[in-house]
Amino acid sequence: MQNERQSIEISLKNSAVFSIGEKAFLDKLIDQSQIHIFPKGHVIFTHEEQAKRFFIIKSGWVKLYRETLDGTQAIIDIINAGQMFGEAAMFSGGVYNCSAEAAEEAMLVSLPLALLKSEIETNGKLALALLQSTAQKREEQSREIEHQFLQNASQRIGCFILRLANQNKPGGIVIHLPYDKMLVAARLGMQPETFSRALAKLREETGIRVKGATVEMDSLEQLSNYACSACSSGFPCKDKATVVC
Amino acid sequence: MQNERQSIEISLKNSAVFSIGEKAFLDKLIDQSQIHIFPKGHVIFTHEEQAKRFFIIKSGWVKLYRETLDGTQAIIDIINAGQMFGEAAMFSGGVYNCSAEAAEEAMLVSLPLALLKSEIETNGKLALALLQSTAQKREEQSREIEHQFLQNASQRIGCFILRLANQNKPGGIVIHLPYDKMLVAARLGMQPETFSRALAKLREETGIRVKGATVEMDSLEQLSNYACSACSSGFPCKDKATVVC
DNA sequence: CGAGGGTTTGAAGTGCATCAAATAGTGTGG
DNA sequence: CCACACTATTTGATGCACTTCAAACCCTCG
Repeated sequence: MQNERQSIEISLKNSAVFSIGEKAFLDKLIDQSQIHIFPKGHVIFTHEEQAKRFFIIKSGWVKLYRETLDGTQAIIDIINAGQMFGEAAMFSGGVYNCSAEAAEEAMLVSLPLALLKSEIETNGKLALALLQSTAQKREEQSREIEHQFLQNASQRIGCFILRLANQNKPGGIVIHLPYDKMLVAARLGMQPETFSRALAKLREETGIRVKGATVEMDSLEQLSNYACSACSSGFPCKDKATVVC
Repeated sequence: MQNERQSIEISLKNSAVFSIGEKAFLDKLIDQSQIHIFPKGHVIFTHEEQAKRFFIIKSGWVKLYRETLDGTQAIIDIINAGQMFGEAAMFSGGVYNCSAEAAEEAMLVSLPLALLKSEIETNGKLALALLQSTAQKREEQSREIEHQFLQNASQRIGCFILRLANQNKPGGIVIHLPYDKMLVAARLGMQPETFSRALAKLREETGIRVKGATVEMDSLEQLSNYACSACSSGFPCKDKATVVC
């Protein structure tokens, strides 16, 4: 399957960690890779399950979460193309430390954890890339915490929409929410009811237009003025996120 | 100064990342190390400042924080002996990504960032140790977020005290808060007033005795029953924290 | 002793959660 | 193609935890 190999190679090149990989290394990865296609709702792995492989997303969205004692889900992250997950099992005794589920139909590439671990020890470039990507994830997580504290519900939604937007377009901007409003609400740490009300308030305050999963506005500025004023990193925080030292 | 070299070596061996280091490597580190003693309140470095060195704590407490636009501080972490900080500047364009201040008189060892970076590329063991330690920090951060959501103010204080306690002693237990109550409050994401009231409630509910910065109790159990019931990882969560995948 | 923080207590307000119910969408089988 | 079932979303009403503002108290250190 020459096509499949190429497609996997492209996926790896698109991911932060393997983009710097040399041809020989990538070939080795591809030999041991697998492609998976999961429908919406499919559970990819569960918390505490023995971990043999980690994943890179080709397309679609994946929800990372944990179940609390009373059965409710705590959303850890919702990630998409280019992102890697499950690799942290390497550092937690070989078991996954959260559950993963396809939030929308998802195409994934999986690789053996053992391969990654052995490569790190001998490949300094890879280790640095992995550290770099981990540092960045911590930046993002750190920003999330800050937002959780400093922004109210409406501002968090505004911030979320801003980060979905392609900042290059100057004129009217159209954004589609990538998944259920319920899931967005969970992602932002609020109840669906609060989300609904907060979105209505955001609409009033900033003049954005919401219809179903579609959000329209004339410029990002009206939104960033409202949402980013409470944030320590200013607009756009996507690029400026700070990390725990 | 043979004594000073030894003392630095001990500090490095006590830190998570360098504990596995070989003699030759440690010697190289020690040659380029410096010792600092900072009084309470001293600013060690500030956000966005050019970063040349990173630090390891020998003794005392260090507060990591960021300033928001309106001048209030967002506490990122408060760390003590054995912990490393400032090294993340390596991955954020060579500037520190938060400010650091001595929360109590602190003794620190500092090392050049460049040395760490160059070592990682050639020393696979070190890279793995660093990844491991980063993964663990993310675990802790992840737990903090969960606590923030699931526990109320009193439970968070209880959990904080539990983690200060040495679990080995069976009988009566005495704990000293390591720094200002105001700072503890900030650390736990609440106002000083809320902290005061929540601590009073905790006292009533669990029978712990608080006098100034001293906390006494007969057993940890009464506290863990109250504080850890809301937590997904049970007691003691210190060891069982889960990490973002 | 007295000034200045740290800490506690009181009173009122705010934002979000929760419970409840109505409404809008979406997909299914007849 | 429609009616039904089921879920997502919205809206209303109420409660609670924490915040905020204000003032008193208490340490401790010059």
